[in-house]
Amino acid sequence: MRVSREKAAENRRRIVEAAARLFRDDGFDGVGVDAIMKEARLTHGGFYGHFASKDALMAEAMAHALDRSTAWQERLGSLSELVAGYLSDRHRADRANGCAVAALGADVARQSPALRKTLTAGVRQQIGRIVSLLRRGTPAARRRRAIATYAGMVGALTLARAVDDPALAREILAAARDAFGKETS
Amino acid sequence: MRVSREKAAENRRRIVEAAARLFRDDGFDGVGVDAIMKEARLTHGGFYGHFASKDALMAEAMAHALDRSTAWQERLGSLSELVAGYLSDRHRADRANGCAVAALGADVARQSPALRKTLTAGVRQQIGRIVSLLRRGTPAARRRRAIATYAGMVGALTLARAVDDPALAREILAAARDAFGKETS
DNA sequence: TGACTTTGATGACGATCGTCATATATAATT
DNA sequence: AATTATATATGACGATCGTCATCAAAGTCA
Repeated sequence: MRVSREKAAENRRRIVEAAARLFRDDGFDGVGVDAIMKEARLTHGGFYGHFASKDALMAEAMAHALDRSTAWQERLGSLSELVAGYLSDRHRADRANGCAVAALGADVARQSPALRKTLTAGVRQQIGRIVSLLRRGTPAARRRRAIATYAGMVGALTLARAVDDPALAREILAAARDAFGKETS
Repeated sequence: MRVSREKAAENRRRIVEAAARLFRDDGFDGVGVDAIMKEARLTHGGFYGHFASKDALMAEAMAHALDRSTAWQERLGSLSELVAGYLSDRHRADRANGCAVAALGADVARQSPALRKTLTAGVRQQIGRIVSLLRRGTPAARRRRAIATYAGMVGALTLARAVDDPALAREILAAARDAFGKETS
């Protein structure tokens, strides 16, 4: 049955949000269209009225997740705050609502050009944000340092999530906070 | 038809090696049993004579890939050599034969306990190797620094592979080499 | 040599995948 | 109020997935 235009737009939004969460949790290949539609409280058939393909939804869900990350980042006023939040145990445990680059970065390399382009823009944005939080050094040196810091954050989160020993996970996060959370190193 | 014991053992080895390559290239969910068997020049039916399940092969292929990484690491005698090799453009482009943690780390978090245990051992090994290449500082400080260095390596490689701009990929690798390749920072 | 064992090939199974045609119900429009 | 437009539900399609039963071929061993 038909629903109102506003309701349809809200349904579409719910699909994107559900997909953004499920993709980060289970991977692009780990979740099907039917599971996404069920999470959005719809039936699977209506999907192709909103999106041309699963690929199209993947790109849109990635963009949505990156936007939320950007908004979260901009609420924090210092490098140490940013690093502490990113490398927190909370973020490690909540992959569904966390950084899409850490959750899906390795998979993105094998996805559509549109999706890779979206992620690239997100990476540039996050690097730029870290640059703006660094005060010491020449612009070139600050950019190099921002890139290394971002890489360390993504890698530490990935490692902490991958290992099966909680103590090692905590040690990884703590070591990375120590190394990347202060401007002087 | 039956083949000799040696030939059967070699076939099994070929399956593991093909799987290790294909899994790193296309992800655990991106390659099926039939594709692995075809890559090993066998038909798909014989698979379950060698392995109990695809999961079992995944764990064995991961262990194989990590062993090869360890062997590669141990040929290098300094931190700067290790970092330069890991963060080379060659390694970025050749995911099929490169670091399994960078290629599959994010996926491992959703796989079987056995696979996660295997990867955890590999992570410990690689951290230990980096510790042994650091000369400055107390043991605790060296370990913290080794963990941060390893996280930076994995993250930088993941980012460089994910972005669609070759210039940005090179910049990421160069910045990470600069930050993590020297013992003093 | 002959009996036994085991490897790999063939083919099929149930399940799940992405996708779409169709039907229906209701909002939007006249 | 009548008509049109469209969002969602139902159900099915071909393809592919992991898995396994079966069989033929050939190595192993008495």
